Amino acid sequence: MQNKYHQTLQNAGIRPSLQRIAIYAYMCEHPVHPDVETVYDDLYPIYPTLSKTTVYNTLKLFEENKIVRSIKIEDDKLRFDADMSEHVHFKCTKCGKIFDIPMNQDLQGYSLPKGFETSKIQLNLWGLCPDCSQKK
Amino acid sequence: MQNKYHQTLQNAGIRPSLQRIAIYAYMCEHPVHPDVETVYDDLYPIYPTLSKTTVYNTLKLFEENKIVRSIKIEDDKLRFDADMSEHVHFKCTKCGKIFDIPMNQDLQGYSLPKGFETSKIQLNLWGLCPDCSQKK
DNA sequence: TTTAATTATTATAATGATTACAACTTTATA
DNA sequence: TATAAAGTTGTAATCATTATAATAATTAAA
Repeated sequence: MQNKYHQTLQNAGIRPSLQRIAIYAYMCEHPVHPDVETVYDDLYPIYPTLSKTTVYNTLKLFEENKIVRSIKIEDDKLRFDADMSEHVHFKCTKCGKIFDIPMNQDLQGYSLPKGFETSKIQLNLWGLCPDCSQKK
Repeated sequence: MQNKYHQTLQNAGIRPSLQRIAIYAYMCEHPVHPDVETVYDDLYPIYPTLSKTTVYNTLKLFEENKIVRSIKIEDDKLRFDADMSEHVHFKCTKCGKIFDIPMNQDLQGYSLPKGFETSKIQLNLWGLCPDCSQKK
């Protein structure tokens, strides 16, 4: 039996190479919105021929095929998230971590002036996460 | 009488140099969220000694003193906005322009899991502006 | 008002994330 | 197997932004 990551790639129409499976598995098993460098640094010891370009290419391919999304919060680095469910991102201003927050409000209904047609909405939140707000 | 831009700078605790007044006036008279390069290119013919570093420094200073805000929508360049009223930004995916949309929903009330404390909220919208959706 | 100190401006160089490119390797197809 | 297509890799290029250091202008002190 092929593993489930392999399967997800095939279902998305992505040929499941060794590197692609490794990167997708990593994303699923590290749901902390890693950036390219983190993915590369963590996988490089296991796959010593891996190149950073491949990580860039692969994550972009995943995004195009909608099995990961990219997150760019202001001047932060580009990060990636394999959780495709509807949620918003909360960035802790103290520890820098990004948290997934369930979407509990109908933002689609955000009313716009006449003539505007919305196709994408992004809500970003900043503040203190539970850990950091305790230590305050 | 000193002009109103001069006055705004002084009220914000910013020493109103020639360059600072020119840049702040430009921002107020061009409410189209220009980036650093645009500000520089437009002012350079009038102030031939102006440097791009000054534009960067000055806009950062303005932001620190809360008379302009910066806008960074994903991988777009850093842009600036002298309109400090509460509003969200709509980026047209066709023409690239950024529009101000009044804030008509209580996003502050966006309910978070226990322990999170929000200090900043940013809602970005993408889609077609009235002009571009007509021409579709 | 001169002199010294502070602040502002400027040009150039450095940084760093991302992309472009071209060579090489692997996989699929004829 | 031979040939084509797709994937991977390392290096170089790009480009917005920041850092640095020198110069200029302004303010404060003597």
